[in-house]
Amino acid sequence: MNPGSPSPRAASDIPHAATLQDVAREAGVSLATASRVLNGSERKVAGAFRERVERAAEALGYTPNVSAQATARGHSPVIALLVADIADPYFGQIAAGVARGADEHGLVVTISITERDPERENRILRALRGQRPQGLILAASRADDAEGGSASAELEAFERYGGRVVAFGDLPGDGDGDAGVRTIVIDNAGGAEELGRRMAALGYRSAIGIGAAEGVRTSDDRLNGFTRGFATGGGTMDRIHRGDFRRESGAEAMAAALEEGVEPSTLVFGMSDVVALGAMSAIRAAGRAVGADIAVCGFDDVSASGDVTPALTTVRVPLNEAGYQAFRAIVDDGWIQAPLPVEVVVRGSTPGLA
Amino acid sequence: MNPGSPSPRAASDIPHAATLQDVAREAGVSLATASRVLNGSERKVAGAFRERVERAAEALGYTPNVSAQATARGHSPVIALLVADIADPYFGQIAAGVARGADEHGLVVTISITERDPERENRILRALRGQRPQGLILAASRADDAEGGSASAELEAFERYGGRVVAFGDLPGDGDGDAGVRTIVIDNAGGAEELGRRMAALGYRSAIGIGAAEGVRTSDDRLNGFTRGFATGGGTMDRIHRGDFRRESGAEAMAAALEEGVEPSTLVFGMSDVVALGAMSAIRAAGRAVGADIAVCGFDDVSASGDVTPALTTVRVPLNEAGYQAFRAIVDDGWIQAPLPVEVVVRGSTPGLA
DNA sequence: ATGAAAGCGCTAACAT
DNA sequence: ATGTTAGCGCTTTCAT
Repeated sequence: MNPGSPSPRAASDIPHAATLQDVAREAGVSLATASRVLNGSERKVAGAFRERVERAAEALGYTPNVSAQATARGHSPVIALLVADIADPYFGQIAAGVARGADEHGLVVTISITERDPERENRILRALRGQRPQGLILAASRADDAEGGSASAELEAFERYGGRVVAFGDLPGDGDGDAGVRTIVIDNAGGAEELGRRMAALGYRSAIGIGAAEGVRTSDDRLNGFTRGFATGGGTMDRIHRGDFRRESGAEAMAAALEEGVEPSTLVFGMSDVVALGAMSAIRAAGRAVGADIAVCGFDDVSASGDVTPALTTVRVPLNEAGYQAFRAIVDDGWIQAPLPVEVVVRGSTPGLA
Repeated sequence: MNPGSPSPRAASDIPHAATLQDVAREAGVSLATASRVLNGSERKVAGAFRERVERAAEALGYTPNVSAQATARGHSPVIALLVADIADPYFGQIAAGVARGADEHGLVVTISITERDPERENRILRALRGQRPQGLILAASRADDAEGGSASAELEAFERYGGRVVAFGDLPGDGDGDAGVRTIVIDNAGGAEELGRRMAALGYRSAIGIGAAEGVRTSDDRLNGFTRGFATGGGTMDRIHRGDFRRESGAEAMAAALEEGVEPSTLVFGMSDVVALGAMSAIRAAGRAVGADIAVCGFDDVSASGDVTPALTTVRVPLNEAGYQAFRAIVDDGWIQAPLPVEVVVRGSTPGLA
């Protein structure tokens, strides 16, 4: 139907919600007084008035109109979260952490889905600016440079008017103007390196990597880190199959790898658990076994990883905490990132080689 | 210092974002004209003016201030979604569906977490009303009556001013005023009943149920439906262990059941996959095997269910679609629910008994 | 077709 | 301590 949206309902017989005016009148005080007791900053109103206002508000079922407050104040109590896919457990955990923090501060979080489409992301970014949110959290992993240009411009605009931007992933491009962007850095390279070392120690010598397209930082860092650590122990990364972050992508990449032939005792490293889980299903679908035959490990430690059999070896990342920190990075002025400990968790999918 | 805004940042050197005024001035037209071309309803402005305004907007990087539009229009372009826990895949899928729809209509979705705490839910509901959202989607499963009173009042208030409320689950309490609430009904009882029948046909005769507290509709419906169908085939539900919707709760309930003793070939029905997954891990932790020894089935078919080994038998619910429908229920005036087909999916966790 | 001006509900100087 | 009164940025009659 038509844009701009005529009100949802009939529009005529809608009893307007009680306004501050209504409350003030009902309580027999001025608008200002009502505002002060209901929303203003603490002590200032005499007990008698205060009580009358409160009673009136209660009686009328008054709720402050957030939009009006926002236009008057110049900023709204919202934190905008950008994720690639909210159904993905990785983002789900992060979102939960952000929501937890926002809630403590009475802020509301809006969430937008980029579907990993850079163009879409830019559109969203622009629209989001219109919300004049307190802050913006970019959790959607992107290829940093591909579209850095226009996104960067959008972000700058964002900060220019006072909004705070925090991004997941690595430090922003080399001083290209994103100076104000705070980043939640997860030690992808370090965790993966340690994982590689541990896998080599377990006896593995040959690995296949499954990652996203080149240029996607998270993927690259994990793949490189793993390769480095694995090499330290004498292992070599034979080949890398690329796709994206979806489970099906992991399954497809693994199927392709299997097609080319995969020797027993080979280790498959999926750049994320979701992808590794997909790979596991492809291995089974091909009639091979996960573990003794083909070993698999991932990264993130989403909850499903502990449920599969054999359970998935991975690197635990405190995602919920990371989300919470992203929130703090927005509201705390002197924020400095607290380290997010990543930890290798060895499970059944990578049995020790005799 | 400037009025109306001690903004989050330094406050002094913040270049205000371009306003409609700025654009109008820059384009040499009136505020009204600028408004019309930038946001107003279609054709009305002469091509020449229209172009100048567009160019000016572009040059200034203008983005409409959503809050201001909302106060002027009387309603904001937001859909508020209430879930118990966004990290739970059940809600994650629903949220994805809602987001998909909202996005198509240029609406933003805000999400709030109830943590399954009724009191918290009421607080949130009240705050949400202040956002004057277009609609409200209640996906957090609640015990319908426990706190129906105050929640109901809140919802009524919500609708009174023109907001649409849609709830997941069953028809609202018996005509208690929730008349306007649209519901997305998922055939929990029917799906569970069919599942029970199928399980009996597989040869199972004795089952243990794991559910939430009595009074929680979703749980009750599934448990009852299953029991009914299972009985049809000659099976009996021996006992029910209660907890909540969390994975750990499922594990605890299962541990308790194991403590009391569980005969081989018993079937465990978890009211949700997440709970069933928790039960599976408890079974393994106790040194028993899932499948041939103790069979397990769940409900929802979240993605992890297909990944575990043995894969979990369950009832597939089109959650993403359900979320999308919830969205449609808010924006479509003559909305009527399209059926959401549930389907039993038998997998390895419930092998046929010889 | 365009512009002037009156709100929308609320906040925050600025008086008193 | 309370009330007055400008705004906030935008939409929308109502004239012209």
